[in-house]
Amino acid sequence: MSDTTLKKISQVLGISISTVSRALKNHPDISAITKKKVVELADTLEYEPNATAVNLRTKKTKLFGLMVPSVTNMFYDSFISAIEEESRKIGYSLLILQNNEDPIAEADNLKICRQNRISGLFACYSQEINNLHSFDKVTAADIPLIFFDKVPDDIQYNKVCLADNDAAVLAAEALQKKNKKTILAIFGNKHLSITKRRLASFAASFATKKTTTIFIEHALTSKQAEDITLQYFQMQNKPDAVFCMSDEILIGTMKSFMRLNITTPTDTGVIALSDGSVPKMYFPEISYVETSGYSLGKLAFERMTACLAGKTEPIEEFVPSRYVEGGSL
Amino acid sequence: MSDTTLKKISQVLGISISTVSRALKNHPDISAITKKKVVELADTLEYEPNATAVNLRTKKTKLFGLMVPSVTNMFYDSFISAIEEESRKIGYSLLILQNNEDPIAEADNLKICRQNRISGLFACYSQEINNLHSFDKVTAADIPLIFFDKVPDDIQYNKVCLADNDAAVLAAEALQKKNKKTILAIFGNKHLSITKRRLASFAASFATKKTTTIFIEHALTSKQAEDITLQYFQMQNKPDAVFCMSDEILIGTMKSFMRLNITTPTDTGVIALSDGSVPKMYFPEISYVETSGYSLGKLAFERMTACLAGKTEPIEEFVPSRYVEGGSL
DNA sequence: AAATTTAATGCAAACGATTGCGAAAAGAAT
DNA sequence: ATTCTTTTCGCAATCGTTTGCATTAAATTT
Repeated sequence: MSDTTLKKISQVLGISISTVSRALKNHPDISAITKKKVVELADTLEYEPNATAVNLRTKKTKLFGLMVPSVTNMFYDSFISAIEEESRKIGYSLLILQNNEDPIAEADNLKICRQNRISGLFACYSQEINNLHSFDKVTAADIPLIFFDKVPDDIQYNKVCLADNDAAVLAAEALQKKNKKTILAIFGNKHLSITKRRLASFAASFATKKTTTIFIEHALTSKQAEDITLQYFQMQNKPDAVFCMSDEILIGTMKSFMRLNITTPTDTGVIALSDGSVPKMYFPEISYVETSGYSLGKLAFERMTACLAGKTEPIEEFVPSRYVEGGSL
Repeated sequence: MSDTTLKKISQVLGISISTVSRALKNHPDISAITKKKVVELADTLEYEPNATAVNLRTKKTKLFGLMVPSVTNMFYDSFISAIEEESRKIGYSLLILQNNEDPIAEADNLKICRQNRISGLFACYSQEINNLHSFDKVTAADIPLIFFDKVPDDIQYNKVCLADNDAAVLAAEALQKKNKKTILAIFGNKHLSITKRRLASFAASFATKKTTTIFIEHALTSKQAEDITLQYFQMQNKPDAVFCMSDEILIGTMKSFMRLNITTPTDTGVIALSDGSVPKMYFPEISYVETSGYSLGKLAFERMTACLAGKTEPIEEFVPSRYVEGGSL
């Protein structure tokens, strides 16, 4: 039974609760023989400290909150996976919350976080939601907050992001190196800052290249990307390369290629921004600029431990990008 | 600040803690005017009940544990998503744990669950790990335990699974209806009971069909499935259909098809067991028998609430399968 | 042997909420 | 006016730990 308490052990042994407590944490005040007796009894009684009691007494928990728009997303999954791994290493657990971009769900989730007195929070910020006030309540309670991936503009927050600018530039350079002249570039929701950054850098890279034609499009879903691709490749003047800002978009584009029986890189080139799992599903594998959720998770966690250690001035950090050559360009 | 406590409110108002407590939960003993005063002050002071204190006092938590091999898996993701949704509806939160099929990590995770006094646990069982003793400690602590997807054989546990037998049969029937004669059937790890069930049912469906040739293969990874497919489709006598037991296998098979420039359904047919997201990535979309992690999550949650309500005799339940027609067969 | 140090343990007050029970005040019934 | 209800509230114990401080016993010093 897990209803063994310090009290029960102390009663059986005829000693005080405090002695039992100290014996179990190997306090120098306690004699070796007492320790031995206590540890042994605790063992046979399968004693397990009551975390809620410990938390109450110590006023801290070994719990991190982690809020994402949705867990059914490969990028966030790998992020979660990284955080989970690291958390367990230092004896922390993870409270996972998803908000589905819903302001009410988000507020609820943050309330849960505060009520559970989590020791730190990793969160994605949706500009659509835009109620930083709930987040401020969290920080007001001295709970370290790390925004990741989608982050607010304010400098008062800790932020870890992908190096979106670099990533877009790397992709643009790869396209230029292959001498692509007519490029269909499909981006995501144009209202997201992540899209803006990627788009701006991408476009800037081609600013001096007057001979290149770039068609900028936006797709909110995989299906939309599919339709856009379909449309462009049914025209006379087909693009000789497609840039896909995300896995979702890549999936749509590739679906249209299969429909039109277009093969890469012979018929046209493709390059994507991705964490890599989707590009590897195709043959030839898609060339991509890595935007690794896993790396981002590791970085976010580093930042969290720094905060826990007292280094609390908010900073913004980036995960570097790298170009991974597939065979699609 | 979230350091507002009942005590602080009681002091400001000059009333007792218990009155404040009761006022906030609308206890009939408390007068309307007192309630109003308390609620208002609690509001301006942004009072939020300390969950750890409540948990300690009430000896229960609003916390479910959820352990999976890995969160970077589309099937488990949708399962998690379903559980998260339902949990939040009833005010519960989710402790997410992954064990990476590692016995030590699993034991650690279960210890965390017990120490945190979770109110219920959803877990996947890995036969490779096979230490039900840790799980028994959980149930011994009166924590409802629901195994899902991969479940132990013992009847003493609550289990929710996919109707693997039905699913395999549905797939077999679809293949027969299309009059396929030479079928490559790729299954997963042959030591898993889930594989055994699917394989047995699939094979049994063809027992009477003497004119059909079935090649049974096993692949542990996407890459292996890719190689197997490659091998079979470079032979003289190519299969006229491929059955893929999982998304992973389907991905490998499709990659080989792209390499060999094989199109479905013209060159060969494909059918898979999947939750649907991967099949929809291809054109034409792959026909599949649905094994929905989301539905499984909903079912598991139903079972959990039943347990919480006292219906604790362990039972085994199944999520029905259905055939989703794509264009690949 | 007396005084002092050291080692080993216990007391009791927290942490913040919940709740059974008793008490005071107010109202109703006799 | 007295008794009996009813309303409204407070006391105090409790959940299981942690921890500063006191206490006792044992060991050491003078």
